[in-house]
Amino acid sequence: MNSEKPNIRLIASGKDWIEGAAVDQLKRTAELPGMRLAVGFPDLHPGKGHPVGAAFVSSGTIYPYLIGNDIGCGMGFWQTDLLRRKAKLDRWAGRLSDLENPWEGDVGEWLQRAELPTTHSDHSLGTIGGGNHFAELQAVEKVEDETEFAKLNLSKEKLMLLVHSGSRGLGESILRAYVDQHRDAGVAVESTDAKDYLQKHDEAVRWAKANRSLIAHRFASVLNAACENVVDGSHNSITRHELAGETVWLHRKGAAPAETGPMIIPGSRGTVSYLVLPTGDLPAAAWSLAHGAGRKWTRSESKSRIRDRYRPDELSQTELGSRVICENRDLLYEEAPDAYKKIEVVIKTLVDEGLIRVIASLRPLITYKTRSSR
DNA sequence: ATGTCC
Repeated sequence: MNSEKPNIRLIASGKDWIEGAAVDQLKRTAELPGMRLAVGFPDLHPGKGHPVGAAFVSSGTIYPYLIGNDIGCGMGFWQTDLLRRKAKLDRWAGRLSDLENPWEGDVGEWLQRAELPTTHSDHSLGTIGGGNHFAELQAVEKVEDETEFAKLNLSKEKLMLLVHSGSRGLGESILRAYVDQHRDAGVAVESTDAKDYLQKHDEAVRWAKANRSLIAHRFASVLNAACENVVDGSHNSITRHELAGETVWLHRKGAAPAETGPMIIPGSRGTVSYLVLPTGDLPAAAWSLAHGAGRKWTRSESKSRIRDRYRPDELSQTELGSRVICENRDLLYEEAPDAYKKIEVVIKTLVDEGLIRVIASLRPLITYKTRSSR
């Protein structure tokens, strides 16, 4: 197999705050058998054994545990037909609900349209989930590249919809079945277990995309709006690539795809997000980008630090004036903007490294997380 | 992250 030393690249500047523990995880993961390249992005932070905000390229072996349970998790971005000047934010915020609960429409038909089979997770299709997942109505804050903006048929007058969600219980069950057999170890790509995992993985990736699409549809229909998809990409997946004539396996753990055109890099819920155009040497950065601001504090740290600093009602209205619908108090603390690093710094590092050009920034108006208190 | 987990 591979006896060469793996390449490790940490894409960060002095202004990016990166924990030593995350860098240690990056290095240790890079030492796994068959690893060719490990890339850490400016949003790198510690995860469960392996870091988040990183991409790993292997040959001969795949490591499903690196991807985690939320296979296919990612960002979808839609343009609605709602006009910014006609926004009724208070009324809309009052009306939005239920996106964490099962959809009452025809899931079977929606699955069929995405050419997906029925599974035990049908009832979760179209639901946001917990943690850092959200659906957010946005306005265009600033267009930096008019040409690319126009190429995507985007209008500054229209409101946008950004959805962060994944494969819910489906990905979880796929990882669990793998881990029961192999724990955190990899498997040879030619093995039956690898083929079986990859087939289910690919389905979970498509399911997660259909999930984001249904969430956008549900959100828009509450506002009597239509929406059109602009961008969709997963930051948790394994994909096959060619590197110097060899087949390699790219593991993304919180790393956005760079090889499929424009991508969204979200901020935290109180900040702008960015629509960017990848411009770099793709293989050298493992065909990937940062996937967001990256956590600064763990969930439990955030809870204790932020609880003393803010009242819940101060967190449901952000510095940019946007509304955050999150009636679960713990989650509101865990996901407060202060718990995350500064997205501007992450974006600047990617720009300075020649990896992206900013097309536009997007201002949050209403962020929906959950109406339920637990 | 997860119809989570005591």
